[in-house]
Amino acid sequence: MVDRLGDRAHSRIVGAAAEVFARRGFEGARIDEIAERAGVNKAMLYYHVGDKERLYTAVLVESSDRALWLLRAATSTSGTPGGKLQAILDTFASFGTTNPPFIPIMLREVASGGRNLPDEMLARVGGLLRVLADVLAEGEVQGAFRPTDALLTHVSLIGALLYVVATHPLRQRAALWSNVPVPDHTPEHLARHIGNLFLHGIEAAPVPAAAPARPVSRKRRRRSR
Amino acid sequence: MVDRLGDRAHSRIVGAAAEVFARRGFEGARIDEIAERAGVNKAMLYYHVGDKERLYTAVLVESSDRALWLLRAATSTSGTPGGKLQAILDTFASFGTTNPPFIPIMLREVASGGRNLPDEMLARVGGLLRVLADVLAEGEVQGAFRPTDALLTHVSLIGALLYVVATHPLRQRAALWSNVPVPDHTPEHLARHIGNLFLHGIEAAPVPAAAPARPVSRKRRRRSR
DNA sequence: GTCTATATACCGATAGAC
DNA sequence: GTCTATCGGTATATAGAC
Repeated sequence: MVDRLGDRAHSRIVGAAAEVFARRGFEGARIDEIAERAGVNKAMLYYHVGDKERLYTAVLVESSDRALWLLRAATSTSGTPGGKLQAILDTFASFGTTNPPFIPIMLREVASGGRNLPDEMLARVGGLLRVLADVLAEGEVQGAFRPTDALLTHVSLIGALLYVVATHPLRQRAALWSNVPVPDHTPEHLARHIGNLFLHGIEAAPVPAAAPARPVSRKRRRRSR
Repeated sequence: MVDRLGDRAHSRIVGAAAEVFARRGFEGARIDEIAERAGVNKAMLYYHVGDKERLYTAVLVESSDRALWLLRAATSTSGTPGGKLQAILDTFASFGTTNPPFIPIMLREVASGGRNLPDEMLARVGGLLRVLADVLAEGEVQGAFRPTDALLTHVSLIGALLYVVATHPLRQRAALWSNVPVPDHTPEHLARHIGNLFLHGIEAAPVPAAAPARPVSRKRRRRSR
């Protein structure tokens, strides 16, 4: 009972900390605000978790562990490489939307170059890298994917996804200044757009059989790389 | 002479501020550190630029104006839509590498949902959006690109690029924990990887003429959108 | 385990002499 | 335009009673 209450307080504190760290960043986050949101006294926060740095580490570890668990579950099922890749994107987009603090915290961490990333997190980052890297490697071996630099492709995918999900609020404000229409997409929609983009690219596909829709002299350029 | 000295001080202050804001974020940045890096007294910093918020706005405006100018120059040349798209990526990657503060600041801004984005910046964000949106639209009209949600494609591209460039230092640390080799890529290489990815996708191209390498029943799934 | 009160330090901003 | 000295506010962290 005592332990359970303590654990509950611990989770509430870490959860509240995630929200505040996400919105204000490490330096901008205020211990008082975190304590208030967690419904505990500031002294109790220090008693249960520790100082600001330990609190932040707890947030990072808790989030990445849950994300890693979900991603592994999403790719452990048998399926085509393309299906697994889409499953990763779906999982990531859904997780990022269901847990709003996750993506802002990751973006800030990347922005700082991961300079303050605790050693505790390095293995987890490596684990996240591996999940997608394995799918890409599997796809290459099976001939479903063409060979690419797996690390760069991985980072491009995740970057696109994080950015698309994170900029959802910003798009609405910014779109008012350009003449682009303002859509309101679900996480699944965003993940599918990116999956489609990365699987097939945006270049118009060569016309399948007959009946070309328009008489364009389709020039095939060779791409370096 | 006096004005020129004043302007030089102004530029030095804004430049120093960009570095510090990029590394520490708005809340983490210390006025004393900015002043010291700029080689001016703290009181002079306030005299020349203003308080922390004005200083931050000056950094945002200066960076985005330069980036916008370069991007417009890169796409104003006649060329294929694919070439223009690659030019945008090259320009962005090169600018982000040559001006290290730019990308971290953008990522932090996105992480905060652009909540504190001054009105002065909204038009510029819209301008940045337009540059790529126009290229995508042009490509669609010409039949070089298949139709996609231009806004989502734009954000995916920029997100991938920012992320790939920004994670360069982090990749080196994290790769030690996974078994992925640690590469050292130039900005042009990164931009080309992403351009290649977005134009063609990673799915293995259907074998051009005859001699199918394997008897795969290639199922064409319809994508929603 | 819980809470109040407070120590301690730091930071943004400015007053005011030159 | 330039600089020193300092104010006022605020944040992290803890001491100590219960």
